[in-house]
Amino acid sequence: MDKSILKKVNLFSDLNDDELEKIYSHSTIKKFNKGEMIFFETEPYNGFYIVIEGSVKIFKISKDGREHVIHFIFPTNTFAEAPLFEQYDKIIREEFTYPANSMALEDDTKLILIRSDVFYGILEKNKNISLKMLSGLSKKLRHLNNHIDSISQGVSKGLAIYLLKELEKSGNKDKNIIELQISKHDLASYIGTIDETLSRCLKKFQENKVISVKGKTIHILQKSVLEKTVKL
Amino acid sequence: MDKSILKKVNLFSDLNDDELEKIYSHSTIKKFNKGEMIFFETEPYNGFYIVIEGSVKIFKISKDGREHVIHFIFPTNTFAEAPLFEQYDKIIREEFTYPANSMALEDDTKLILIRSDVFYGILEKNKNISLKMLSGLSKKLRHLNNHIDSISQGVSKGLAIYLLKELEKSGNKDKNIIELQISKHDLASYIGTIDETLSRCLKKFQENKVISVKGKTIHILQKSVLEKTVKL
DNA sequence: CGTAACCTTGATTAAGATCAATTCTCGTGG
DNA sequence: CCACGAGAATTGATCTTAATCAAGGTTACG
Repeated sequence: MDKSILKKVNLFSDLNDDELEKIYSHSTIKKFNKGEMIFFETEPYNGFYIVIEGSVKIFKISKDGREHVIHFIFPTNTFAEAPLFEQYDKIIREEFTYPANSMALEDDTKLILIRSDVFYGILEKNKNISLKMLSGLSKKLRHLNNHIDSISQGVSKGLAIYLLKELEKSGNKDKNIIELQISKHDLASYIGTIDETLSRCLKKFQENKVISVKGKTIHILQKSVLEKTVKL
Repeated sequence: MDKSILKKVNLFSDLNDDELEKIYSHSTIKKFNKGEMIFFETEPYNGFYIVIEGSVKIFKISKDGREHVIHFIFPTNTFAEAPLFEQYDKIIREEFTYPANSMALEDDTKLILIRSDVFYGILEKNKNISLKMLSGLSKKLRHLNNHIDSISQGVSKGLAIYLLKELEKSGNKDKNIIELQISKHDLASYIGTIDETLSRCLKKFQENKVISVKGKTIHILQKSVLEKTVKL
């Protein structure tokens, strides 16, 4: 793996080459194929991950096997870093578990595992990493706030919110085209519904000429209607 | 107000008397009556709050006026601290908004407002405040993860989860009695439903002798049934 | 007491989940 | 290059849950 990827990780942007080297030499690269579990929420916590290539979903599973996706994670972003700061002593003794499940969404998904003890070592000498961590956690909190809000307001609304946010993120804002980064199944789970209902909802939007869907490519034909849907 | 309350705030537990004094002298005590808004999510962010007395709810409002409670906050806990770490420059210029709305739930709710600039001053000299902050945010993240999971699984389940968690928190674990800290309206909103549905759900549990409800007092008669409900 | 806020109840409606088939898509091997 | 098959996506019919609408009851407190 190219070591320089570490420099692109926002968390580590203030570190010098020695420190990066230290992280690099103490961490493990892990590869996963599509559908492979990275960790279960029942499993002892031993560190957090950085996505290098591919993508990952973080989700909960209810006892009946239904899954609820909480986050999607893409390259240079971290996940499962929050537990580091709860119950230090338990973490060290590996008596703490991961807060949710995670699965690779693509073949050849590459991750770096940063073990807790390695990270604590780095943190001690670089107090301002904690500021970056705070910033990262804050963003996740804000995201979850919004997510809670959106899933509790119906499928159409949740879908409209998702589409508009994706459009926002994609460079093609003018072209009004978005390319889904995830499967429709995962999208359904993310907006709090099931495959069939998502399918029907997409169909409804298409019938009203709001969007047009071809595989993972979605044209936004009437952004204004989506915006109106969001505002109910 | 008794200054010593600041010592009970976990965030400040490492500070010396000078620093506490500094915070105290630079912060504002605010009082609210039940139902009064503390801030709106449209409002410029100028600092975070500590609950001294009373209680507070954090919630989102959809355009049709429906509210969704995200958190309840009780004495010695902080709220709205996450934005401090997003976009420092914007915060300073007060170009950032609060992430949600907040309202006092009781008469004579007393809060301390810690202004952003005051806090940045303290933070600079006390790097390990940031570790406490991280710990606080991590807990909130974990809480939201669980909350998302529970609200997307039906009212009975959400209610069962809430009741069990309250039982866990209350000292009376053996007596199997819980005293609701919040109104039924807020509880309904918190578990993602409306008053009528919550009422019916409570009734259903009572008919099955799982609980008995008298005002805000709830006896848990068959904890095992609640646990089974959670596991579906 | 009286009134307002809070809570409960019943009847109805709407949204979405479930179940059961198909159809579509795409990678693989013949 | 085509045929096959598995996984993904769609469709229809039905069922369940919870939201809505509209009254009533209760409770707390001045």
